[in-house]
Amino acid sequence: MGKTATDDGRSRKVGVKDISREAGVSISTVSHVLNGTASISPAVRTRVLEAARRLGYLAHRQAKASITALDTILLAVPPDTLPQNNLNFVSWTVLSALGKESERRGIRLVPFPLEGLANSAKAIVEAARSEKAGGIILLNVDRRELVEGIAGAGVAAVLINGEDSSMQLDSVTPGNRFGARLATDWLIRQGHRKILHITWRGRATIRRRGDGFVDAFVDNGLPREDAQFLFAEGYEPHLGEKAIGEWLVANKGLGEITAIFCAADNLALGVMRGLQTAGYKIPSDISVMGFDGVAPGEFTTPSLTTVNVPLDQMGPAALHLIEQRVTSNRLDRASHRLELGCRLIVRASVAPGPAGTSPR
Amino acid sequence: MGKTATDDGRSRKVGVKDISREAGVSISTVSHVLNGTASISPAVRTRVLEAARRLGYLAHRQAKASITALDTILLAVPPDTLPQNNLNFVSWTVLSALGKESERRGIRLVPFPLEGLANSAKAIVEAARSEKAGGIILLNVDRRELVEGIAGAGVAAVLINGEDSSMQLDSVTPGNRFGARLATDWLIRQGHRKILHITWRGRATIRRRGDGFVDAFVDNGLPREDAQFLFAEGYEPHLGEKAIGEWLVANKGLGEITAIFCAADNLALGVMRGLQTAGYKIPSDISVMGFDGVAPGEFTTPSLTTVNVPLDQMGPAALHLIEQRVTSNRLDRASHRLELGCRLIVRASVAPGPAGTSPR
DNA sequence: CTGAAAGCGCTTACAG
DNA sequence: CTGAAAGCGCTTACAG
Repeated sequence: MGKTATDDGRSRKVGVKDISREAGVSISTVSHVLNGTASISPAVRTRVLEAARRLGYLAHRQAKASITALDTILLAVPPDTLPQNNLNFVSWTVLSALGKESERRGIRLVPFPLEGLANSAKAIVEAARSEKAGGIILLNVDRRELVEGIAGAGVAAVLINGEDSSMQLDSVTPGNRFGARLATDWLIRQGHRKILHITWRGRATIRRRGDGFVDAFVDNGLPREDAQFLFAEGYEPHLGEKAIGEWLVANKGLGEITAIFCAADNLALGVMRGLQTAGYKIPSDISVMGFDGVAPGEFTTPSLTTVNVPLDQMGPAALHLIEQRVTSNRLDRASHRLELGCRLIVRASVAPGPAGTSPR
Repeated sequence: MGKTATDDGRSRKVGVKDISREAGVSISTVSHVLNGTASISPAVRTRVLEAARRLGYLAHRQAKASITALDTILLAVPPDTLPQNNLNFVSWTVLSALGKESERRGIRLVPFPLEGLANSAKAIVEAARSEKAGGIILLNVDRRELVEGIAGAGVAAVLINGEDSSMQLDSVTPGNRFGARLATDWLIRQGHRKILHITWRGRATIRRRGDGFVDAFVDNGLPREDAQFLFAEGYEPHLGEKAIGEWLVANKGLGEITAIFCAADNLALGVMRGLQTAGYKIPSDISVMGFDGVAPGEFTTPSLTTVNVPLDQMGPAALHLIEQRVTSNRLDRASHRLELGCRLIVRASVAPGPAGTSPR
């Protein structure tokens, strides 16, 4: 973006000259269009803007304007989020996209591993100062003392995958509630009426998925009791496998349940294995829906129908929020809580349910 | 911002030259700091960035980078939102700040009044095209057909004060749920245990305030039944007055309620009048809390304790989202649902309740 | 790590 | 409404 690859593999900056060539007008016309300094015919205007966008000039200009003030960002991550823990595909995807974008923009990312509950806000703020970081990104943590401490220090900070109910810090999360509703709504439209939601006792961001699960039942006028919950001990695959295994025993089979909505793909991976081990066929005996849209779900048998979270956009969005805050000269800038939209990915693990038609 | 007032009242652009003077360094050093093209001593770096921010150079640069592509925006508003309807202080505040910011940036805002349910998405998109608008802002509307229709047309559009559960359009809302929780939590901390939430059957954004009201009870370990709801017929002051009047009659007085949390300041205005007409003293007999932080609440007797929504930042945030979308050359850019943080404004309408201490 | 000076890119009167 | 040309602001080798 903002650069154009040349034959020799190197890239050079895109400028008004390139746009003028591409759009077939003079460079002054390009400038006029970009700045609104003269009235330009709509046709020309459109052509110029199209060219500018296509060549990445607009995005480049935008990025360049913001990053000037930012050269280092402290990245606070809980220990179980680090890359060596290869079970956590979600964090891995988020981190790798964040790293790539930072590199592209020449921002130095300094990782700061959080060790359990020991690290105080003070330690994080201290680290940011000593690294001369202009901002802090916190991944997968939103403990209240931490958030309050950091907010009190007045550094620009953003939570990724966390929320600050005191509305002091900026945050980026998936659209958890709407996403879960989307998934559940789709199961309902496929004819499922009794659905089990397998989740775990995680942070508020995960509870939002449960809220959305219930929302879909309510919005479709279905009885709330048919939206059942099962809590696994965590989100790792083996815990999902364990949870469904125990549930099948306690319940003497699937009962009336015809679909399972897992609060994370990771969990779904284990749940599918558990179901298959117990002799159930997916999706003919039971449908399974995931949440996250992480790579492995594509390669299971059957492949996992899920809600895709734009994980690769979360880091860049967080960078943008920090930039905005650092650049702004408003002291009263309200905190920004950003939810990124999710999309349903229909693959093979969901089949039509017993109720043929949509209840709507 | 981005300009500096001179003695004769005019303003001129702020440039690196001004920053270099302000920071006491050469212009090339300023450039190096802004672009990270040389390693600069932390002291100098900080001084330069401080000066750049103070003079508004950073904000200016940022704004300038984005607006180039945008010269006209269509503003779709329901008829009851228009300025002549002076009861709707919230919309008035949002619109006036949006107008001011658009003017400052040289963006032409074309109002498009929605007439009841008659206007289709097609009509709006059509109007945007004929006005050559680069984006659409929809205020206080989020009907599904409208949202889907506009999303389908592929124009950049943002909802202000609305949500798109299908996660296709961008939106800006107050942090309704967290804000209501903040308000209720504060009432609880003041010693109130039985609280009445007066609201109306509005859109989802308003229901979120009810959610937050309940959240506060749950988080504080208080019985859910003590979080009572009363629905007025709308948000106008006289409907609040009517609702509380009827409730007092039906209930033969206040009963155990010691505080009332109104889902809007506008409603609170009428509720206060109703309570006072019925002979109750605020806050000694009953505490009243509002939501919105709109001007009139400051001038009531007693003045209204409320949750301040950054109404003046909603329009600018919406513009920013449109710019981002127009500028971006990603086709798969996820929808952005943005919630702006709110702050509690403690004034005179809330007194300590019967339970002295905080339950936590 | 900082600055004087050359140079490049974008903007801006101005002509048509 | 568009473009050729002058000019301004910012960047960038380079010296110390």
